[in-house]
Amino acid sequence: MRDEAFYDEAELKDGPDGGKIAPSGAPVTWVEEPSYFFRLSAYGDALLALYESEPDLVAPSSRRNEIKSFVKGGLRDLSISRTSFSWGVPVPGDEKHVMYVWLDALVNYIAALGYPGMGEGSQFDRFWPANLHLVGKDIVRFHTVYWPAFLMAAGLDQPKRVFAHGWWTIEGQKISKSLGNAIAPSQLVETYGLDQTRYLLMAEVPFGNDGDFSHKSAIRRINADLANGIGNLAQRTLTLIQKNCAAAIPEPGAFTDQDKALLDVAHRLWERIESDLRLQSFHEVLRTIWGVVGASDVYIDTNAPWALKKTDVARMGTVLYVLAETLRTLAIVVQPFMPETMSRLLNQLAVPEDKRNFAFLGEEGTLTPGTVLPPPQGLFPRIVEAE
RNA sequence: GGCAGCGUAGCUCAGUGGUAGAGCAGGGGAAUCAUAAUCCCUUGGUCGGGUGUUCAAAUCACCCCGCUGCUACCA
Repeated sequence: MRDEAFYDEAELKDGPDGGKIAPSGAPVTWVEEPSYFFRLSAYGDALLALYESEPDLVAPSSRRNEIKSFVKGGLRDLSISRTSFSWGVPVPGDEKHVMYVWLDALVNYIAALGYPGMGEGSQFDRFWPANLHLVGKDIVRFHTVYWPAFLMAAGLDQPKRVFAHGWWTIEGQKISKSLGNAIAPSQLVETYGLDQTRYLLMAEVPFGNDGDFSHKSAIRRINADLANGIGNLAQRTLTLIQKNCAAAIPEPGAFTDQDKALLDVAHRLWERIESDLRLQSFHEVLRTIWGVVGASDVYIDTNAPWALKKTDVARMGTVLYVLAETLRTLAIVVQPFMPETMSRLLNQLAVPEDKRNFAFLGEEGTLTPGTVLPPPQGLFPRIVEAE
């Protein structure tokens, strides 16, 4: 029993010695045992109706299509208990059986919350239904067919959303034992840094698709987006403040239209990323945020505060204030993606710990002129490789 | 085999009827506050191939080529 799996007779092929061979190539054994079944076959129509009424339940939509066609093809009842081993949760009233395969596993989502002993104010009350099950694409069926059917049978609410993420390839190749090309996450963290790795995984691919991780594109993104992008923007802004504003947030004068335009985009970032965030379109969220980084670079260049320090110190202060305030919103909004580095950036902007959540993204959390800032420190080192 | 989807600039992709787009890479210029980072301009595509519908197609229909996913009891 090499595979520890059930195979349908139709899947089997004839082996050389007259026996049967599983798709994996392993010889199979015929095992017979009594088992309780879940009447999955009775839930096909109800499931299809659920997918219709909750179009966002199964995501990405390519997975929803697959699941729908799977269900349309007809469902078979599901064996949910075993008698051939004893580890596991005994079936109430028939202790020879233990619950096995997916029923026991999926029920953990609610058993962990105290189900069925839930009452007023219980964990179950508080956390179920789940807002999101984030699962690998290989087990999406169990979470979008079996699990909803189980919940229907128990008369419980459905989760709000089940999102199936994809796989990574490395340098264009599948990750496999035989190729020996697996990379431990800790190795990536060591090579690129923790937040850099987080960013790469979120930005490199439309979330839900498979993605390819390559050293070349990792360096390209880290240098272009992080070191040259938000890192450099922060460094040049904070250094200018440090040297020319007595290391304190400058007092802004009247805002020009250009000032207002940038501040407005920054203060309203939330509106523009909220729906993508809720749909797990993380790469889109980052793209939108990085649009503001780009706009800030254009702003600092056209206003050239380094030139203003000789001609109009007050105006220089306003420009640097606008930039610092934009950086503040960028840091807050990027926190979920790169918490450690953004925390450092917020420290450098002297933003109080209790004013770093999304509620302070808008004008409510605006920087206070006169606040003294610590000396700036680089956020993302540029990666330079020897040829 | 069946069902679904994809194939657009060197690379990654956006664009679903109305004169081909973004980021990165490449080329030229500007600036010099900043991690030699930044800004501006720019080269580059018969939108997989073919036929058709339409005043008009990357965008719709059909065919072909190539690629991918799903096709049940492994958490």
